[in-house]
Amino acid sequence: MIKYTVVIVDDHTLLSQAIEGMVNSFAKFKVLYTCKNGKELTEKFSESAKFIPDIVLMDINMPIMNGIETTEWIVANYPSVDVMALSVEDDDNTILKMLKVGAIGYLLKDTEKTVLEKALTEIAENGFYHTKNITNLLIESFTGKRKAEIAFKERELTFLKLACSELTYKEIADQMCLSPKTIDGYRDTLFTKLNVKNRVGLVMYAIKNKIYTP
Amino acid sequence: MIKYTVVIVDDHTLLSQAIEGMVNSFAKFKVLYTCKNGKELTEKFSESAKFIPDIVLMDINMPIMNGIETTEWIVANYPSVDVMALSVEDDDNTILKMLKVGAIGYLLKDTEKTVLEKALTEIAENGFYHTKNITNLLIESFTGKRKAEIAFKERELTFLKLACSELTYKEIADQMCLSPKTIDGYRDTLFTKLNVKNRVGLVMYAIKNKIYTP
DNA sequence: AAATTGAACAGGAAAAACCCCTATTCTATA
DNA sequence: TATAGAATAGGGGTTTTTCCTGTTCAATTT
Repeated sequence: MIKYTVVIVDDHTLLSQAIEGMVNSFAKFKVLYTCKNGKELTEKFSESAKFIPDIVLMDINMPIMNGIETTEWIVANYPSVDVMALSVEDDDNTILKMLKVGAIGYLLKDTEKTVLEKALTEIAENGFYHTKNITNLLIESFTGKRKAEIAFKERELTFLKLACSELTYKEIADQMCLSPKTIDGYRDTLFTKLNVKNRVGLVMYAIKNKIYTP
Repeated sequence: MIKYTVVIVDDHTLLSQAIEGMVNSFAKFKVLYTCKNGKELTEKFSESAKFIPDIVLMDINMPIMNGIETTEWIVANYPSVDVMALSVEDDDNTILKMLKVGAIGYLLKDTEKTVLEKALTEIAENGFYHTKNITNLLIESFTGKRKAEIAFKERELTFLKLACSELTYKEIADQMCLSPKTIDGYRDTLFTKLNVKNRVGLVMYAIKNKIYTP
């Protein structure tokens, strides 16, 4: 029996090894190798064709090269490889981002072993898998019920990160080499865009959306 | 050969099942059952003596009854059971708190399968296990290099949580039925106590120390 | 009983944050 | 070429925050 090959990318060694054991216990699948981050994976892929698997199980929050970047790279360079995101806990926007860059499925932390097997099987045989949660997210996204993803400009993002520090706006202006009045502007547009009332609102948005990590 | 029995408490089903498989693959250990939170565990323990394991592998952040409460309960009622914290990512204070309430060891996310086996073996045979990181933490804690844990009054804590919202201090005063000037006082003492300069500092402190969860 | 402590409250003033509106420049695009 | 948009910044205002100093009252200590 030919087994589908799987590569696991995750910086949590324990989880990664545990999942490896799990996948290897499935009749139709076997783990080729595991990586601690996206960079390791790109190196493996580039090294030899025998390191290209059928499916990649990808964590999102990793140091060095995260899940989103890595997925983009795989989709661009090895379109035949299916990427399934496998995340411990992430917010809706991150999930959408993963799907947008080409992840073929998304598995949440609270899935059962049997669900993982089912998901892998569906991906291998039908080419897709989504949990119900994700399907709902997508539907909301397409029907526009879900608020459109907010686009940030580079400067706005820099400002937002600095707003999470104890600097005053004047000090932030200095850091960014801009007039305090420009900072005023960034702040005000962000207030409207993010629908918050004050700086605490900005900070909370930044944290919830992983723009700033405390 | 008599195997040591292990119970896993974790709300992440996948991780929990994966670790179960891993532990079962160790010659000296076998998993009795798994729980999704502390409450489930207390129920099992109380149901029958055959559900009391040698070792509990305990996650910390769980809904309903978290790792700290649960560990306290186990230590108080079943002192012969060794609790090892097994956390994906937590801050230093949480780790110390777990050890303080009686966890016998602490395993971090980036451990290897072999390390888990070594840790379980040491706990079963010697009664303790700590990773080097934790040892350092403890040393710092005892030598007082680490800043003493800050004590909060109930009102201060309520204020701190409200300060993480978009309310103005006047609105917070209303909520707490206090004069705005009293709130001024809480804020100022917290500024000194926590060594922060402004409200963003308060928010960050509250988040880092899990007083407020975004 | 007198002294001390600390929580609640408060006035005043300066600094920072917040709000709205306008204007210039540059670039992309219809 | 006209227009639209971003990025930048100024003017001038109100509100909130921050910082300092004090008072009162009740509980605790000595």
